[in-house]
Amino acid sequence: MEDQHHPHHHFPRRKRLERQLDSVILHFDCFYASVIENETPSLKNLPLAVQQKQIVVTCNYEARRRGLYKLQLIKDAKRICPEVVIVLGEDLTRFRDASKELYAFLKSFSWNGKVDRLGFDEVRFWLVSSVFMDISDIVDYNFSLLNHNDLANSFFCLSKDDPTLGFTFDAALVAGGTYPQAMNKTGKPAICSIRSAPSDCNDFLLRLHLGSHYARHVRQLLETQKGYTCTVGVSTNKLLSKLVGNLHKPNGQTTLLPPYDVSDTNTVVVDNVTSFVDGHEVGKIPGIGFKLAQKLRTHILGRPSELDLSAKENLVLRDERDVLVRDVRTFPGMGADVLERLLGGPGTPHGIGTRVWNLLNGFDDTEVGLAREVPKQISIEDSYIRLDTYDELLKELHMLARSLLNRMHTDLLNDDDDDDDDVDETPNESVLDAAAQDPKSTTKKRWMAFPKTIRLSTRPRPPQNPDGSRNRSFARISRSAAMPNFVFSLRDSTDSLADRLVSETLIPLFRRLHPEKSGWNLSLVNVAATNMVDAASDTAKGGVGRNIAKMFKRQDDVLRQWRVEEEDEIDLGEDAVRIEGEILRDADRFEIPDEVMKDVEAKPFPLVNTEEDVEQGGGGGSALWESEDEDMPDDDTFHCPQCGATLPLFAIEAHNRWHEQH
DNA sequence: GTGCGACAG
DNA sequence: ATTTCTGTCGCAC
Repeated sequence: MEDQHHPHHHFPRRKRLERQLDSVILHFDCFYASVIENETPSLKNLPLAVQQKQIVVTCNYEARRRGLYKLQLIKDAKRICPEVVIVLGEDLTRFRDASKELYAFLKSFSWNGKVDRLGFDEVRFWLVSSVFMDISDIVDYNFSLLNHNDLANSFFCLSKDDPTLGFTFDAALVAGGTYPQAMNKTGKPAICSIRSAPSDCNDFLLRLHLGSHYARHVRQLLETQKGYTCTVGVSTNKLLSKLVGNLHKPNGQTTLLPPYDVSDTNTVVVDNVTSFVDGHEVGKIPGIGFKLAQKLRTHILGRPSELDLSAKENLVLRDERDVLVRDVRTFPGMGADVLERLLGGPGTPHGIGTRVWNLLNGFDDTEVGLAREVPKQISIEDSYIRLDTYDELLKELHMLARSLLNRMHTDLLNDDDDDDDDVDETPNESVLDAAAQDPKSTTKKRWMAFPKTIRLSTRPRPPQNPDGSRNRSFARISRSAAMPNFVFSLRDSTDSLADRLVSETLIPLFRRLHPEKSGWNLSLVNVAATNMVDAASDTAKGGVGRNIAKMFKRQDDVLRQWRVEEEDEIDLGEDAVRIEGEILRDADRFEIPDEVMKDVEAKPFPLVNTEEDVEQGGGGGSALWESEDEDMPDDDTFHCPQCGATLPLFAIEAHNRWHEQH
């Protein structure tokens, strides 16, 4: 939620905090236990737990009813509920797919495109997808259509172009639940009537009503068309809509009712935003994580909270009362400055005091829809009880490399409809297996961004203590290198690319990380693609000129590297082969001078292995451990930002001409 | 640019 | 008695 920096930060200096009431924000929570239930409807009413490693990462409501919970050990879960259905959730691709589908679906209900997954990532806190939608424009438009004399017979218009598209509703009523909960005589939650609200809130309240009806409409379609149930919060900013949505779940929605501001009315001592946020434990506020909450609790209690001292069982927690937002907010002297001193410091983001103070007061000016289209980094990791043999390591690195490549494909490749371009394109030339995904369209995949760096991180198992007990350290160590260009190839199979990545890049990195040939024992391995560089953004139409400029700049860079290496006479032989390997693969696509083609050889596939390498221990056996240069020289090839092709330097001009002609 | 830690979910 | 898999940012060098 915090990760968006918006360029326009010219908020007029407000006298005091003043609520911004002109937006209507929806927050959708979709529970992925329902993804599995969708796939296998027979599971619907059974207790269902998703397992990762030794723990339950999430479970459905039936399982919760029987006492299962998140982060519970599988062993305990089975003891408490022997009939629980366990689903392996190590492979997140199904959930990512579902998340993407959900996101696309919700986006189709937005007019302004302000739809936002929490952060960039689709899957946030374990198999729950969280999406914000700013529907201020839709609400504004429909507000202007209201007949204030006959709210009960309103029509919600779903399209500015087609006034017949929409649904009828009662604008005097809110759809779904509310905070505070309205009660009728029977004691059951009742529908809140606008006529009972303070009159000066009417317009604002009406807009929230509109938002709630739109939310209900979208939820209904999501369920009937996609089969997902979700929970929705309706309010004026991300913080509030996310928090308030929690009040009716699963499969419900909640609207945070006015007054949002005490100045709205003289009859109310505290506004609903304040009373609502006040009741939350500090750590429950999105944006206040474990560490911040810990510092806040310590400050308020005057001692470390026992909640924070190693969660050492409920006995200790007996008398411990939660520290609520109210406790912090009303603490003597509390304010942004005090918080800045308390929470700030080396290594913490600037302005944290103000941000937290705002959150405590229900303010959140982060906007919806400014999420990046591509992540800054993609990483894959796995943890291990024990990973200390070279064999296993190779296997794991290969798995991680394959996953990383797959993620790069799903997250960094654009589907690009090329119906006006490439008229004489042969089907074969189309890259990747676009056909497998969408056989009908001539869809081409194109890289939206290129990670320039690859990083390998490990978490060595904490050193076995002399005194016998375990030491808790989760420190990671890492090394990085240039991302080899071949990973962007869209023709080679992921498996062979992964092989190459492991042997040519990851193993050398690992060697830098753990120079000892044995003796290491890892509890975690992570492979990351970082240092993301956007491909030219507007290649679709008329962006070619700019791209050519970029390409020449890049060509210059690469040529300079080349020259340096040439002068230094660094082991050119092998690289020359690699370059020619690329030439060979690209020769069928681009015109390449015959004199260059004539002495092309296939690149020998790098051999990776083996047990001997590790077990020979002493001075010398492993070829892998003996290579001279630490850094893998970058492939001296060029990848075209327009089509993703990898091609040799000298082919750039011809390639540009090719693009100009097509 | 590299490596690490803090932090959030 | 936990530690699961990401992603972002800022600091020191």
